[in-house]
Amino acid sequence: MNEAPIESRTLADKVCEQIINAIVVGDFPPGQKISEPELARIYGISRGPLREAMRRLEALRLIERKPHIGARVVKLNEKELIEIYRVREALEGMACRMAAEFMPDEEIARLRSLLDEHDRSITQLDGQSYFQKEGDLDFHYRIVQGSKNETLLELLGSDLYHLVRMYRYQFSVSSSRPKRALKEHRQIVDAIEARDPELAEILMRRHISAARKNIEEKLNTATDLKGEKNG
Amino acid sequence: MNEAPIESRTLADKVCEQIINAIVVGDFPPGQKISEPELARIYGISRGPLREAMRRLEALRLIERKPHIGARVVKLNEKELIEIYRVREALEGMACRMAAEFMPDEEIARLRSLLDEHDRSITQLDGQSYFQKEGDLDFHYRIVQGSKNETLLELLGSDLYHLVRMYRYQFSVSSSRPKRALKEHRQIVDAIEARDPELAEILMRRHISAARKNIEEKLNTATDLKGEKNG
DNA sequence: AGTTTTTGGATTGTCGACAATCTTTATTTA
DNA sequence: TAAATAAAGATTGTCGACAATCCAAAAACT
Repeated sequence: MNEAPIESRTLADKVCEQIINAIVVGDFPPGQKISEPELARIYGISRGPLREAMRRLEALRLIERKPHIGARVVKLNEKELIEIYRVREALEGMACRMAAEFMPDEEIARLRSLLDEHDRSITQLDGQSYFQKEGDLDFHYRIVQGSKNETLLELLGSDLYHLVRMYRYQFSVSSSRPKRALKEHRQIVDAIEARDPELAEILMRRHISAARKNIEEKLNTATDLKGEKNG
Repeated sequence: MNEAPIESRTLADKVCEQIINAIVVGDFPPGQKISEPELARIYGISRGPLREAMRRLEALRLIERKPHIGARVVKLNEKELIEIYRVREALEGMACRMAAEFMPDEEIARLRSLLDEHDRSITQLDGQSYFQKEGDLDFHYRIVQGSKNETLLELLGSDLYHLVRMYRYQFSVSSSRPKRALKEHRQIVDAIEARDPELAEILMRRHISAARKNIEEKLNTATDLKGEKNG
């Protein structure tokens, strides 16, 4: 007979989770030095498990370590942000294609009702913030789940997920066109429901590509303004 | 004035590299238990750095750790092999598209001469083995480099690279049609040289997709045979 | 004064030991 | 004899301390 779920997570795992969130939401600002003794003291653990947690953070690309020098929270730059969008376009495009093949009908139905929720959120101004920050990720995550490709899920859902969240928080990357985005989301679900892999992939790639171009445009105008100030 | 390059790699890094190779070529067979004290003794280091190395191996998906139980070399299965091909199709397709945009002419020229080398290797029987195992990866790796997308390069070149190598060694995944593969490689370089991103991506995706289908076919006939034996 | 050298402090890398947990073997019991 | 229980052994997780390296401030020199 099974007991209550065993709390066998290790100290390093628990602390790692806490630090991830602290970094993503900006409690540890980008570029800040991560001092091992200090963090160990803060979280009330020894340096051993803390170092293991930091190795994991390094794998997630949330911190950068240099031997004998130390670790710093990654500095987000526009170049990498654009690069990540390219990766997402490729991977989520493939995920969407596979979701059109393998996602169970019932999951598709739940995905539809999620979009209805988003619809309601958008009409309310106070819900907008949540939608733009986390709700959108929900949608994308579910499609990756629907692909039934564990490797894809791990790459996008575990490795890149936190980095994407971090960029959203720090750069205030919001779709800036929630109604438009929602419409595109509905088209994507339509293609999945129609079991049209080709179309599903194209639509998802366009959706992400449009977001990337939108950001590139914003960044370019910002750079132009800065250039004019100096020139 | 700069001294000779500083050997500041940490013990964990060096040992990590050794273990990676040992796992990939099969010195530590899949499924084998990784004992911390034993490996520490083998490599002549303490458990501290070894554990850091293992964390890194875990991030590379070469070993699987369970709390309080231990680590094992990953067991390769056909399902994951197919999944990885899907991921490669998506990511390398995108990389190839971007290579057609951003790869410098001189790098393209070097890529061509690499293919000439491969041509010579194929005509000799003794060179065939190397080409199928590592030479093919060279080609794909250079294209990813040509994309000038650091994130793509890290995902494919650092994270997935060793896993792909491991599958090649253990499953003897060889293109089984080296001449055909070389022809496809040439077509891809042609598209890149012509600065045709659309075509470059399509060709690369087809190339990888064909390899995947080829493997799926082989696996299916193998499964059928096994099924007939039992049924 | 400005630049180089040196010295002190702090941080990271490494090690060995102890505690908590799991696995296996030995023992007991039905 | 087989199943359940208990004890022994081994392994992993955690901790504190020492050594090697790096960074910064103070001292010496031009």
